[in-house]
Amino acid sequence: MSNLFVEKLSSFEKLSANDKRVLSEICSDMRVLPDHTALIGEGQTPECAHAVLKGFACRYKLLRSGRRQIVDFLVPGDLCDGHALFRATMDHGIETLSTCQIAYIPHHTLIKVTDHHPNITRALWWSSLAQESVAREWIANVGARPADQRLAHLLCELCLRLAAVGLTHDDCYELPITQGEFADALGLSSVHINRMLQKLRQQKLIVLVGGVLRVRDLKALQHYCGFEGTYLHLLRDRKS
Amino acid sequence: MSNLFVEKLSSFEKLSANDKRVLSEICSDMRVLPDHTALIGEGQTPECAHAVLKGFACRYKLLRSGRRQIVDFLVPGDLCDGHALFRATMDHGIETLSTCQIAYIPHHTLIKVTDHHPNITRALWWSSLAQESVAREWIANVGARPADQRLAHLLCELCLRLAAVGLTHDDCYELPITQGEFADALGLSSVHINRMLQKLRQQKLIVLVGGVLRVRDLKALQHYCGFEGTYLHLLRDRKS
DNA sequence: CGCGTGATTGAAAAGCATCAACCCAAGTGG
DNA sequence: CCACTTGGGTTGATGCTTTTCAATCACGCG
Repeated sequence: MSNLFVEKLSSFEKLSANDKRVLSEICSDMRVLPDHTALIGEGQTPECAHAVLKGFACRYKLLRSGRRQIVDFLVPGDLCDGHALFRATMDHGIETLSTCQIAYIPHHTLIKVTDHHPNITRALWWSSLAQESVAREWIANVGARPADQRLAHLLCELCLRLAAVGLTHDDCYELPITQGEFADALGLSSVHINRMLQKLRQQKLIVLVGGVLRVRDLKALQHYCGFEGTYLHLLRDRKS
Repeated sequence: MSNLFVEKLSSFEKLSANDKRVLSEICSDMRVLPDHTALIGEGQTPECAHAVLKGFACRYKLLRSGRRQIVDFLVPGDLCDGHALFRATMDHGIETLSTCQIAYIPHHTLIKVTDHHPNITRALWWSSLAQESVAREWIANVGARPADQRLAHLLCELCLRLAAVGLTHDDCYELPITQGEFADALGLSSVHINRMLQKLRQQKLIVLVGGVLRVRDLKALQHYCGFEGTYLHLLRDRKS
């Protein structure tokens, strides 16, 4: 039986039925973690890779000042650490934001699979390039957009990423993220996040109640912040 | 004859003499470009990959507001587009900052090499993971550090990256980057960059004249901004 | 009921941007 | 050889964006 991680990888690279079966099998060790649980700490060398199957998680860095910078949100289908293949030491931590279902993929299993399944290897590589691309867009978002557009841009990104794994309905999606966490992700204070959310509501762009976000007019929201989704590389946009 | 691109890759993965020879050969098409020349534009699908052998270049994104965000500096030894392997459309542009010597590596050559040389493939993948890691640190830098530390952090990063390819002497290095370009990289105005440079000079941390930066006390500069270089993944820090 | 966490609001302060000069050195053309 | 231009660096004054501090409110939960 397939899962969102497999589905997402196969959107990157055409995978055979066998490839998919192999991928599903390496996800057999699934665990449910409560919210705000550490998955991997900064400085560790993970023994296994982790894929998010349900729930939200985040990558973050702790600064000496005490500030925490969230550098990516992880949604169902995302692989937390392609690094695991190389056994690099983590330069950031990962923790759950909501209750999560996580697949634990042992390091040696991943090695074996990539040795024998070139398509899977390509898919993993491609997905890591997509993550790099997202990281670059975050630099631009945090570095160059005013607070209201910055927040809008993040909401657009999450909408498309969740839509890609079938977790939106009419531009509505569950968003188990506090204003403080948005603040940590966008380099703003939680107070300011609050005010910018109000602004977006006033402009009739979004509705956000009880952890559910409704984008009232996705095109308008995208235009509001100059969002262009190509950087997500969700479609197979390459030639040949 | 080897070049800085080959040297840098071989610091990621143990490469045989033959691997290195192959890599050198695919760099045979070298061109010298003047400063501020476009290498690849946003939206293009490059026919070949580019490696910087001499000089400085940058990745950048143009925003609708007219602002330009530089999302990475490229120094000798850096590969501009691992993406080329997958023929993804570029979501950012690349242009030279100073006069550069660039190796043009045709797409099909790269494919052929990675098909036959697993170590080179691993080195390329590793280098792309390192770039991802740098991008994440930039998010934290732009999102969470005050202007003076932000600038100091970038200067530390460049110092280590250049040292890794032998382009520093006693923490001195050539820095052909204008204050306006620093501003575009750090999400600040050029006026403010100017004042922060003065501040770092006053604190006796740096000397910057005529495009040459001298870090007077690297440890002190690193401590000033909370710099920790592990994210650069310049040493082979993985286990096994 | 009391407690804690997150959301909300207002007022004051800080950090940084913007605007507008001005300087300086290196071209460039007459 | 000089007048002119141009790009980058420098400086001061002003104002906006965002932060910080502080207080209050709403809610779920022991």
